[in-house]
Amino acid sequence: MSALPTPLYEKVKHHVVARIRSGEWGPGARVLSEHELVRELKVSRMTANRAIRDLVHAGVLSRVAGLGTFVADLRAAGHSLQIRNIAADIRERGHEHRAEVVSLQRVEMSAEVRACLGLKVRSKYAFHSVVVHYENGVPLQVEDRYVNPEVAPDYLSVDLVATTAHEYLMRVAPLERVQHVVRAVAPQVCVARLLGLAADESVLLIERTTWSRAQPASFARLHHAGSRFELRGLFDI
Amino acid sequence: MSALPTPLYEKVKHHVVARIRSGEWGPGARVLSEHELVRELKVSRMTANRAIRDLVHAGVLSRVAGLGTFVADLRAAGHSLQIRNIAADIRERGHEHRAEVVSLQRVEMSAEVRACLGLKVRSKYAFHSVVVHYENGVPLQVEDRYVNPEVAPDYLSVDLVATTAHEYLMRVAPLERVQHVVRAVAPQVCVARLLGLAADESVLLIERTTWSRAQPASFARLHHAGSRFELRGLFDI
DNA sequence: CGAGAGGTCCTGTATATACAGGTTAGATGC
DNA sequence: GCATCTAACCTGTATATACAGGACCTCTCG
Repeated sequence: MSALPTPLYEKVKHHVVARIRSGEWGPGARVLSEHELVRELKVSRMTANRAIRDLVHAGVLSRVAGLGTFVADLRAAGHSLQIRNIAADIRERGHEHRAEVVSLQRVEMSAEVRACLGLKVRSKYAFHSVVVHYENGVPLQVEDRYVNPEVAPDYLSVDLVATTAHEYLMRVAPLERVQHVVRAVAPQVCVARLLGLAADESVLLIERTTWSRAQPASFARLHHAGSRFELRGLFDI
Repeated sequence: MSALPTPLYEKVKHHVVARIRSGEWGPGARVLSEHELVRELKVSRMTANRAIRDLVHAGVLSRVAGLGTFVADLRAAGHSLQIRNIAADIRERGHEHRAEVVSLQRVEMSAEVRACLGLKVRSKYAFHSVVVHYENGVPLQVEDRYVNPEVAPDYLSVDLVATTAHEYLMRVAPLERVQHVVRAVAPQVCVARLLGLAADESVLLIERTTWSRAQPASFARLHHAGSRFELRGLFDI
């Protein structure tokens, strides 16, 4: 006949989630087995399996083979935040994004840079760029980046105003792995000047390391004015 | 015969990911269709479908019905960080966790609190607690929390040293939704004192709002010493 | 009385099959 | 030449079926 507005497995998920939301099943409680869902909701076992597998992936349930399916202990589960591309973020807000290149050069590979970029990098030098990103003319991020020349040998000739460094690196080298560390720090003097920070303003620092072709590709320190930047995350069961 | 060490769909995923990692398929490139995977790897279409669906969920691929499957544009994709339970985190590091209750009382529902907790809350008062969490005796987090009395009427009698407020709330009210906002701020005077902050030290502030039974349950400001706390995230294709 | 065997229920995986509906390109008709 | 219709291919969903292996309970045998 006509198409179903929502898939069956979504209805199964909804049915299970509703009984968790109602408080009928608290954390650790055993929920219906696949066979019980099959009987109760008149669906095939594969459909029930997919619904439950989705909820396990979402962190709502947890399973033990041979034992059963249980409401996950959300106390222990982490809730995720998203770190996104700053240029895309700004444009999605309908604002103007502009980048200004402060510096782009070849530098000696110091011990500190080598430690950040990964000890496996053999090269004697690295590429270093400092770019300031503006939202409607207001500085929002100072991007201080070291790039492994083995991964991006042409980095010095990239127009970092037209393309963000991250976009360029993604294009020339397949991204395998990204690590982020987020901290609140007091601003360095040069960063405070570039961001136009008030006297006691804090900086949200994101350190991002990327890997490509089994070696470190780039290490970036992204400094954000504390009063103008935030990370958001929503977990909705 | 004997059990397969790794599931078939994992091998299919690996096969696709390997060709992306090698650079053969860059962002936006079209990857093999399910039928092509079926022919190439001699698996059933359902198995190929599951492998691809997993990779879509992981953000590696994206699909358009009727068109095909494509390598996701990781530039646009956000990479997630995890916000976890501080007490569990500390204990997992093998360190001692201790909590100290600074204040626990009923307060008037001010306009500001009502705005934070959600305008739908009808109650004329709210519960307010301030708890300091210590890792091996060093203050790590100041937890400043407002609780909706309709969700947790017994909050004033909870032993916040034995149980964290978040754990208690999860137990008495099924968690439906959690929102996080992360910012870097200059410390308030009282927070600086409780955390024992250095003069120019910054604070990583996590604001967490939780919902239960279709209404806001709790609003918490989690203040962390910038020099002692960080959020980490790893994205591994 | 205790240990081991077997049965039952559970999850996990894999397959063949089927139909609905989106997208595109090429064939067909005006 | 242009618009339209159709066939081919794609994803998305749903089902029935099958077997492997883990966990647990019970029954039986020594």
